[in-house]
Order: sequence, then C-alpha cells, then structure tokens
Amino acid sequence: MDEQKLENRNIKPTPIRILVLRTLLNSSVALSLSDIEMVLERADKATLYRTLKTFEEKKLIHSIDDGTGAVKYAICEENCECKPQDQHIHFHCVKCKETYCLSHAKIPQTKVPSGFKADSVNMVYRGTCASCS
Amino acid sequence: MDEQKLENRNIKPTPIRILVLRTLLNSSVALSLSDIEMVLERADKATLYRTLKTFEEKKLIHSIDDGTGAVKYAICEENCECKPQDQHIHFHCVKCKETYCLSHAKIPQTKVPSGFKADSVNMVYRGTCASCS
DNA sequence: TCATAACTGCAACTGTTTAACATAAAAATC
DNA sequence: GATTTTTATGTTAAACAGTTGCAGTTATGA
Repeated sequence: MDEQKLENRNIKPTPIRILVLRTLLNSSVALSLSDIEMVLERADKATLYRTLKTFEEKKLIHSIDDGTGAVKYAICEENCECKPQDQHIHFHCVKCKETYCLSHAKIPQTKVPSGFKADSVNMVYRGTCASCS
Repeated sequence: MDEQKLENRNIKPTPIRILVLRTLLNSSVALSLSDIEMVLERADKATLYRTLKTFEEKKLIHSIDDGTGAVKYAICEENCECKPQDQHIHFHCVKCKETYCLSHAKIPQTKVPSGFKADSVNMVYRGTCASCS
C-alpha cells in the first residue's frame, strides 16, 4: 500500500502525506507545488511545501528544474538513492508545458574536472513532446 | 572590441549593453540578474532583464538553471548556436554557491523517445568544486 | 526637420519559495 | 492515565525572481 511506501522511506504516514503521495503516483507528469495545491484544495501551501521537502530528503521523490521557474516533483524508483548514476533524463515540452520523466534514459556518466565532486545531476531537454508535434 | 562582439550578433551596442557584456566577460562564473544588478548599481533591473533576454535571444549568452531559483547567464563561445550539440555541462557548487561552465565538457547526445523533438538541453552537476573540497 | 522606432527608467504586479509563529496531534516518559 | 516532548499542520506574511505597462529619452531614417 501507499502507507508502506512512506514507511519504507522512514516517513510517518499522515493523511496529508498519503494524499500528496497518491497525487504524485497518479500523475504521468512531474508536478509543481502549485499543481499539487490545486488538486488538494484543502491542504495548506506551506504544509505541502514541507511535505515535498521531506519526501525529497528521504529520496521518495526527486525534483526537476525544468526552466519554468517552478520546481517539479516526481516519484523515485524503488531503490533510488538519487546519486548521479540513479538519475534519469527529463523532458519539458514548451507547448503543453508538461515535464516528463524519461525513466529509462539514465543520465550518461561524464567526467568532472579534477577536484570537483558531483553529488547529483539535473538534465532536462526542452522541446516538443510526441503529443504536441 | 566588445562592441564588435555585440554587432556580430546583431545587437546594437548601447552603453548599458557594453557594461553587461563586460561584466559577464570578466566573470569566471555564471551570473544571475541580481548579481549583475549589484555590480552595475546604476542600471535598472528591468533594463538588465531585457538586456539579458536580448543577449540570450541573439545567442551571445546562454542561461543555466542550476537549481538555486535564480537563472544564471554566461557568455557563449564564438559560433555557438545553442543547439544541444553546442551546449556544455555546468557545475554548481553547493558550498560557494558558484556555477561554473565546464566549457570543454559537451553534453553527451542521447536519444529521446520517438516523436519527441529536443531544441535545447540543460545539464548541471551539483556538488563541491575544487576550491571548496 | 520630423516621424518613427528602439532603448531605458520607474513603478507596479505576479508567482514561487520560504520563514516566523501559533496551534494541534502524536509519541514518549513518568 | 496524565504530563512532557516531539512532530506535523495551519496562518500569515515576507523575500525574491521574473515580468509587464507606460512614460520619457535617445537614436534612426525618410
């Protein structure tokens, strides 16, 4: 169940958290804080904000910076540790404004200059998705 | 000269534009609108904003979304067209908060799902830079 | 010269993110 | 079970990035 998913990541399964989790699970695209706020009208924005922070911290979800000004969130895969080698590419469609996880497209590993240490990576294509072209 | 750089990209070389260009040329890291605003105290934020938009449109500079909430800008290479194959990786240091162009590290070409068409790509590592580790 | 276009400055406004503080609920301790 | 402590939520509002409208100024071109 969904509650189990939260407990697996050491997150106490409160009602709101379950709702947020389900909202993300039901979505085929990544959602911003305001997107979630519109779906869950009852819940307070600050609570949702903190819920997402908690989820991200516990690596239940990952955040995507798609250049729209609003960070989007999507569910991580089962054993994701959000390390560069775990992470996948995202695609932002400039027509429908949706951001998709390309879950099968892992981000290629590249070298970074000596002395630099990469903890995570964000890779987003911008263009037109299949439905919009 | 710097004015020539603007004219090469079909940008009329006004005083402010020359100042913004020089600010970016003098910087070893990518700069946000507010960064530039602090350096050029005289200039108005809206003017700087539109200047950066113009520069980006004319492909004199490129923008980087480094996850900090503020878009950063840096000078493009000479004949850059800002196509995915032109673009390079960026690195954001979470300690010093600076964002570096890894100009020699081109972004690896990957496939996108059929029907999708990528116009540009943003790839940013987050971690610790050489000076901070 | 005069009309037009381009650029700049000022002000205001939107939207996202975040903090401060108070309250409520849950968990732990006695 | 009552009390303390922790954790989660709600309310409010501030901070900040990005953006637009409008007026004034400067440059351009007929």
